[in-house]
Parts: sequence; C-alpha cells; structure tokens
Amino acid sequence: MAYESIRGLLGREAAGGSAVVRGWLRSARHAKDVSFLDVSDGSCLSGIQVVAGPETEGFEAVVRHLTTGSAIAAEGRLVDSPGKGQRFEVHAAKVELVGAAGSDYPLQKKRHSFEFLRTIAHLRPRTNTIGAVFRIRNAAAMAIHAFFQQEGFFYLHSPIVTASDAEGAGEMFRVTTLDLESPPRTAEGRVDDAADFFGRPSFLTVSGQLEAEIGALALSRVYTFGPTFRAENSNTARHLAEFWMVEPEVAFCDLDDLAALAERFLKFVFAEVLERCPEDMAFFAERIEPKAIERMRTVIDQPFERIAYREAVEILARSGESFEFPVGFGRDLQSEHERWLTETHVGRPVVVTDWPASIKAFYMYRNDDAETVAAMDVLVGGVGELIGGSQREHRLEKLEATIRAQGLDPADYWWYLDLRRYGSVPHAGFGLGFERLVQFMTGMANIRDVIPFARVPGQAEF
RNA sequence: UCCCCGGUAGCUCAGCUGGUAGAGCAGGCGGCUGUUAACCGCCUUGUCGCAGGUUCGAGUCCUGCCCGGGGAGCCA
Repeated sequence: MAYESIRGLLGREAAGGSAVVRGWLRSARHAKDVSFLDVSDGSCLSGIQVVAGPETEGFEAVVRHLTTGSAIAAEGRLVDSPGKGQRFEVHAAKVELVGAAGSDYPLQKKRHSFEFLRTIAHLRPRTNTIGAVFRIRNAAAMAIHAFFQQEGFFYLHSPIVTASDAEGAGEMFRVTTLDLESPPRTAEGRVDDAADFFGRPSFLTVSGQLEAEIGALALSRVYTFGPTFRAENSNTARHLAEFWMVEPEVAFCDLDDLAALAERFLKFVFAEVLERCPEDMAFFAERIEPKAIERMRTVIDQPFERIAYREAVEILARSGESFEFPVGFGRDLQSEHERWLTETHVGRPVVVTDWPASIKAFYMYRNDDAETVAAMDVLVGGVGELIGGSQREHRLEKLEATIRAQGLDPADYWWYLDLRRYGSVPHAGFGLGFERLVQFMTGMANIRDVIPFARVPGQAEF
C-alpha cells in the first residue's frame, strides 16, 4: 500500500479522491448516529477528522468504543468538510482498530505540564508541542547541512570517544571497560589505566573543534554536527549532559570572514525553517512565544552589528542601566548585558569581537594589542549568545607560549601543535549548541523539551 | 554545587488561623447534537512524596530525606 500521510491528504488540491488514514486518536466525539475521530499521524501539526456513521464498516464494533490514544486505520473518501475548523475530512467506509489504548492512557485531551510530559518521554512526541519541536529540529538539522554543503563545506565525522582530555571545555564522562568492582592495579596500587580498552583513560567528547581543525587544514572547509557530552552537575533550563553541537572550521579565514559566515548561516537556517514549517512555527508563536517568528525575521532581515568588546563595555558602562552584575574590561558579559546590547541598544543581532585574552581559551588568536584575542560572540534578542567562535592561533610559538602560560603541558597537544608546524594557515571556526538554536526558534523555555531524550544529572530513563 | 519554591485522584489544581479531603478534565453508564479542548445528567477513583516528631486531633506545624521546578554559577 502506498503511503499517504495526513500532511499529504491535507495538501491535496481538491476533495473527491479515496483516502487512507492511519494514526493515533486525539479525541473521539460520539453523537447519536455519527462519530468524529480526530486522527493524527505526526506528519504535520494538524490531524484530520474522520467521520463515521452506521454505514461505516466497524461502526458498532470498533468506532463506538474508540478512546483517546488508540491507533486506527480508516479508508474512505476525502470530502470538503461542511463543518467549521477544517477544509477536508474523510468519510469512512471502514475503520479498523490497529492498537487499542486503555483508559489508563496518560495523555488527556487537555493541556499537560511539560514537567509531567518529561516523565512520559516515550509518549510525549504524540502531543502537539513536542511533535512540532521534533519537526522543527528535523528541518533545522537539514537546513544546517544544506547551508554548509552549498558553501563548499565537508561534513566531518569527529569522534565521540576521545583519549584526549585536553579540550578543556568542561568536565568529561569517563569511558571504560575496566571492572569497577576490582580494577587492575599498578605496583603502586593505583588503577592501571594502561589495562583499559584504549590503553589509556578515555572520555566522551566535549567538542569536535580540535578534530575539525585537522579537517580544515586539509579540506579547507569542514563542519561537524554531532552529540557532545558534559559531565557538569548543572541543572538549568539551558544545559544538557548530552547535546548536539555544530562546529564549522574554515582555513584561510579570519575573524571578519567568520562573523560573515555566522551571519549567513543563521539567516539561511531561520529562513529555511520558516519556509518549511510555517504551520509549526505559527503554533509556537500562538501558544509558546509570541515573538518566536518575529525575532527570527529580525535575524533574517537585519544586518548584524559588529562591536568590539572594549567598545561594548564602554557602551554598557555609559548606558545608565542598573545592571545586577558589574561591567568592566576583563569581565565576561552577563546575559543581561548581552540582551540589553542586542535588544535595546542596537535592536538587531550583534557580534561582539576581540575579547580579553584572560577570559578566553588558549587556542584563540592573540591580537597585536597583546591584550585581546580574535574571538566573537553572536548575540540575538530573546536569548543572548547563540554562537561563540574565534580565529585560532596558527602561530606555533604564540600557541606554545599560551599553553605554557595557562599551566598546560605542550606534550599533551603534540598533534594540535603539529598542525602549526606543517603548513599552518590562519583559520577560524565557531560552535553552536543545536538545542539552544531550537529553543530560540520555538521559544521553548526548557532545553529538556527540545531534545527527544534529555540527559541531565540524575535522569536518563528514556 | 548554592539559593528560593513546590510535591493533594490518571492529569491540572483548590484546601484560610490544625478538626480525619474537593473541583474541572480523564474513565464508566445514560442522553443529545455535523461535532471539533463538544454538551447535559448520574457514578467510580486518593497510604494528601517518604520517615520521624509536636498535638486530644496533622494535607495543614517542626526535623530529616527523596523527587520536581525556577534562579545563580559554569557554559553550548
């Protein structure tokens, strides 16, 4: 049987043809000689109304007993709906019960709290909101690939397991096959890491950046897009222990080029999602965040403003605003500062460039002023920082000096330094937390509700 | 990890200063209507997070623990 989704049915030019509907019941309204079944199959936000009467095969045996959550298959004709609320409906010649859902089905017709839905993560994709989130996720992921492909990037598959704990982006999850009850021990009585699977301690990756640099210095333009892991015990609406990160890395590229890339990137992805998911986006604007679409349009339509960090700090200091946290050179910008800059001061996306070296990572390109590095944050209204990136330090001596100055051992970075030893070129890249991007687009308040299976401290049930 | 707030029926929640629990929805039965978070009537459902304590009496007060949420730190 050829597959036709509800999305396909609703998208037909005109009523009249035969129709097959397979999906799950959102609600069943039974009247004396007619039943209305709201069927949803996840192909789009809307369901379709199946109308059954005494002439329908299975009317008494099946239809009259249907309850919310049951899976059904219906065959009939697509007709123009005489009722309000939908253009088409299906007049059923036959309705079959595919899988019943008992009266203990947890999803009721009325609204549930997201907290409750998290406890039934195996059923929550059947709700309007979570279903819409997953469709947006899908469209955004495809848009990301499309953007980089059209810009000449290669998708680089960076490793999930890494034996390098030198990335310095946060606490890491240890990966081991050692017997935790009685691990092999060295003569000194310590756990013998050499006996572990990789012959040394290994971890889940916290970032694909270093590997992406390897790729960029061979293929010129690469991006990674995959899961990353942080073992931080942070419990907030913006953090996950497992999240997806997008990290392009570009050879022969400086900070200006990188900022331009980030701007084209966001504009493309947002335009694509608005184009492909108008119904879902309208839903988010109506039910979750009134400005969801408007602020995406701002990113798409407005040129990004560039402000050097030093200037941003001065603007903030002169603003007359009473911020909770102080501003000053050498301090990181707080969320309130970022949002004031982009929302109030400029009114469109802002790229803050050239940050103090003291608060940024060792691999960032040291500017001539010796005080700042060629780093950037892209700030957007509603959330603040959406993208962080930098031109990388490609000069061997400078990089080694910074590694030493931060108390790190250059020997741990031998291959990273080799990239500067052999054919080093200026290069730059940024990182984007995919779930935060989805949060921005949908307006969903908690990051746990924009990923199918959230991993946070103490919770990995599903 | 720190600071706040919360945990009452399957779900959403009410329960004032302590006197042994209630509404809507869901579910069951009946009715009614081209209905659309349908509607009307009747009915069912609770170790009031767990363990102690105070009290004649605790959902309500106290202590500890567990779980959830919000904020902070850190970051993506």
